[in-house]
Order: sequence, then C-alpha cells, then structure tokens
Amino acid sequence: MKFNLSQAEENYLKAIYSIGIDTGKSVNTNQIALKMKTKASSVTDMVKKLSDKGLVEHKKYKGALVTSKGESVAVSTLRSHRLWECFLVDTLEFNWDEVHDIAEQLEHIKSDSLVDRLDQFLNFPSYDPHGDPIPDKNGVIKHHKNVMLSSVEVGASCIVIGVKDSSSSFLKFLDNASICLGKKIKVLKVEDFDQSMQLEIESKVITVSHQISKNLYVKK
Amino acid sequence: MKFNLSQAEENYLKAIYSIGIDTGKSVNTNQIALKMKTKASSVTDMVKKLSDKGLVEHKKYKGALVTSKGESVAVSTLRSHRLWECFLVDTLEFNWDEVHDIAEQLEHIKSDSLVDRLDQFLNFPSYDPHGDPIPDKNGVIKHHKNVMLSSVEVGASCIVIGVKDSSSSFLKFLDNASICLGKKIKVLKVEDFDQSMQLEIESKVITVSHQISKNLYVKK
DNA sequence: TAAAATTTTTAGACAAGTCTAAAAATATTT
DNA sequence: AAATATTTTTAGACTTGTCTAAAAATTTTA
Ligand SMILES: [Mn+2]
Ligand SMILES: [Mn+2]
Ligand SMILES: [Mn+2]
Ligand SMILES: [Mn+2]
Repeated sequence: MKFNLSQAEENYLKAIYSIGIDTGKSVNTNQIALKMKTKASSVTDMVKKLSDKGLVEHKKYKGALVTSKGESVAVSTLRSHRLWECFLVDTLEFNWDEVHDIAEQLEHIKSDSLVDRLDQFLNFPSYDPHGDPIPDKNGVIKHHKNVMLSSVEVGASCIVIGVKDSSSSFLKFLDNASICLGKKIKVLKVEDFDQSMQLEIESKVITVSHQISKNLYVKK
Repeated sequence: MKFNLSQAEENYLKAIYSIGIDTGKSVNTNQIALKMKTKASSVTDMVKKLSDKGLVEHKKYKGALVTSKGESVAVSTLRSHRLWECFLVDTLEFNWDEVHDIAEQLEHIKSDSLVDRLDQFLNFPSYDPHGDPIPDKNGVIKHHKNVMLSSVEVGASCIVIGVKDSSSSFLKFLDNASICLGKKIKVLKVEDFDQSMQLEIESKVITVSHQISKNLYVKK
C-alpha cells in the first residue's frame, strides 16, 4: 500500500488506533483531542479528512475508528517509532527517558527500505526500550498480557517487562529506584489505605505509590 | 545559538549558503528558485522572512547572502545531512546513490545531542559518501581543492576524491564504470573536438565525456 | 540614452493545519 | 419528559508556504 500522508495525519492515526486498542470502542473526539494536545474542533477537521481518505470510519457525533487501511498506517508508524527508539538507546546510547521526542520525529521519515534496514541492523528486536512490542514487517504485533505490578498479590515475585507511562519524569524515577526492564521485584506488603506497595528489589526494600505500581507491566 | 526554524527555512539557508560559496557573490532570486525548484515569487517571500529573522542580508533587487547566524544554521544542517549519509551507507549499507533524499529528511530532526552522538558512533568521519567534507561540531569545514578530472593533463594520474553532481543517475553511471572514491585514474588522451577523455582505470581503458570529467573531484 | 528584455517584487489566491466562539446534537439530571 | 450540562460540529479567522499574473526595477541592446 502506498499512502502519502502528512506527519499530522500519521500522528492522528496513531492516536486513534492506540486509544481504540485500549478501550475497544469507538474513539471520541475529546479523547483524541486530549491525546493530541489539540482542540476538539481541530480533531473534527482532521477526522473528516481521514474519513474522506478511507483511513477512519466516522459517524457524526459518534466517534471514529481506524479502518484496516488506517490501522496499517498506524502500525507501521509505531514500528518505525519503536525501532528508532531501539537505535537511539542501543546504538547511540541515549537513556530511555531521552528518546521519545526524537523518535516522534524520526518515525515520519519516508523511505521504502529505511525502517527494514534499521530493523536488520538492530537484529530484529521484539521490544522497544520501554517494553512495547515492535510490529514486524507485516504489521503483526505480539501484545503482552497487560499484567500490572499493582495487581500482583503479596508474597509473589515478578519481573518488570514494560512501562505504561513513558514520560521522562516517570522513567527518571525508575532509574533512581534502580527499576529497569528485566528487574525482579517481590511484593512484600500492600497498604490498605492508599494501595502503596512495599517492594523488595535486589535485597533492598522500597515503597512505591499506587500511581507507580499501576504503570509497570510485569510477568510471572 | 537556539533557532527554531522550519524545514523550509533550513533548506533555503542551505541553498543560499551553498550558491554563495560557489560564486562568492550575492545570490540572485532566480538562482535560489532554480536550486529550490520553486518560483521566484516564493523565494522573495522566504528571503524577506529570513531577512526579518537576521539570517540573510537582503537588498531589494540585489540578491541575498547568509549572515553569520544564517551560515551557522546552514553549516549545521549540512553537517547533519552528511553524517546521516555516512550512517545510511556505512551502517545500513545503502548504496551511495540511494541516500540523498533520505538524508534530506533526516537533516531536519531537532535534537540537542542526536547529531553529535551519531558523529561519535560513526567515529567522526571527515567526508560523506560523495566526498563532501563534514563540518565539525564547531562548524569548521575542510574544503577540498576543487581539482576536476577535466583539468588533469594527459599522461598524469590522479585519485577520485569526490563527485560534484550527486544525482542518482550520475552515481549509477560511475558504479557501472567501476569509478568510486579512492580509485586511481590515468588520463591517456583528451579529444580536441569534444574534450572527451580516454582513461585507464585498473588496467581497463574507457572513454568519458566532458560532462562526466568535469563532475569528478580528484587529487594528485 | 531610449527601447526592449530580463529579473524581481507585489498582489491576490489557495491548501494544510490550527484556533476561538457559537451553534447543534447528545447525554445527564431533575 | 423537560431542563441542564456536556460533547461535537460549524463558521470564520490566522499562519506557513506555495502559486499565477501583473507591476516595478534593473540590465541589456540598439
Ligand atoms: Mn516513544
Ligand atoms: Mn517506546
Ligand atoms: Mn546529499
Ligand atoms: Mn552527500
């Protein structure tokens, strides 16, 4: 498929696709406006345009969903974004909290083979530096199971496999707490009052708020 | 210095800077329009805008020249462009005729440290895949001496160090003729009528037009 | 140096993407 | 079910970068 979309169009499609994945339902104008940090009226304009191009399905006053064409654009933009993040962290040695804004630009570079060559150079990584799965060349994604640290029961251990929020401030907090992907965490206690958790990480004990624990993906 | 320029502004500055370097004189509206593949009226608009921002010096009807501020933008864009071309050829193994259009996009990525990290990863290359010098972090460029193959006398030998035209069609021609950077060429004969040259390259003899020989930089 | 040719600028228009303010539709409360 | 609140769309405006056509300035030619 050969689309020629602007960066704005690609960004909107990514936003609509990812909100749609999260919620399963049709995506509201205001949700898109929130994610895109823009006004509802701008969203309406763009949704109309994407609808004209057959990239989203839109019913007036009822929200939008990406079509399969729109999904393929969104997924390939995500693939590009995540591969560039790998490159920035693994090859150029950026910290994981520094790469999002740069990847946000790099994901829009137009080239038939650039992303595939990058993929090959990086040895076909499955996950980006924040634990998000990287779609393959054909757009196939291995979604992970969405187990949050906050839902792990007292006494159980788990391994960090991703972050839900990848804001710089959250990632820096994790750096400070020496929490990174692959780290083993044991849940010692959950406070009834505010659901803060006492954790054992490498024989050190720390306490984290619910806000923190519900933004960490874990397995096992 | 902290400018926040659009891609269009950066491209115009590169164009005005490089025409200015070639000719030494003030750069005409039509020359810029030709290089930018746009209309003279669009150039006038943009030059006015760049002039308002102190990036070019413009006298009505008399052409434009980059200021030192404008030069520093142009040079840092060139640096970015050429480093990305190195990356594409050396790291991602693109052919030298495939990289210009991609670098034309990559050069505009905004980041404080991206280009410097790329420079380091590539081990501070001095020249891009077409033999063009790469400005250092401080904007210092080692211009090479602009000796064209066409000016080499009969009987003399030289080494290819760059191409003037880096269009895909020229580069593909060179690939076919097994001419690449570093290759040794001996001039066997120059035809009086059309200045075509008979060359010896790795004990093979080929004939090239003046068009070709005046687009190859050589040394020695 | 006056006429002709060329170059450059201005004037006015358009597309993309955004915004504010107001109108219309939908959802929630009473 | 009517009134109220919220969400969404429309209307109109603005910015950036482009274009065509016409006017103005400069350069070349005679
Ligand atoms: Mn990111
Ligand atoms: Mn990521
Ligand atoms: Mn180039
Ligand atoms: Mn080059």
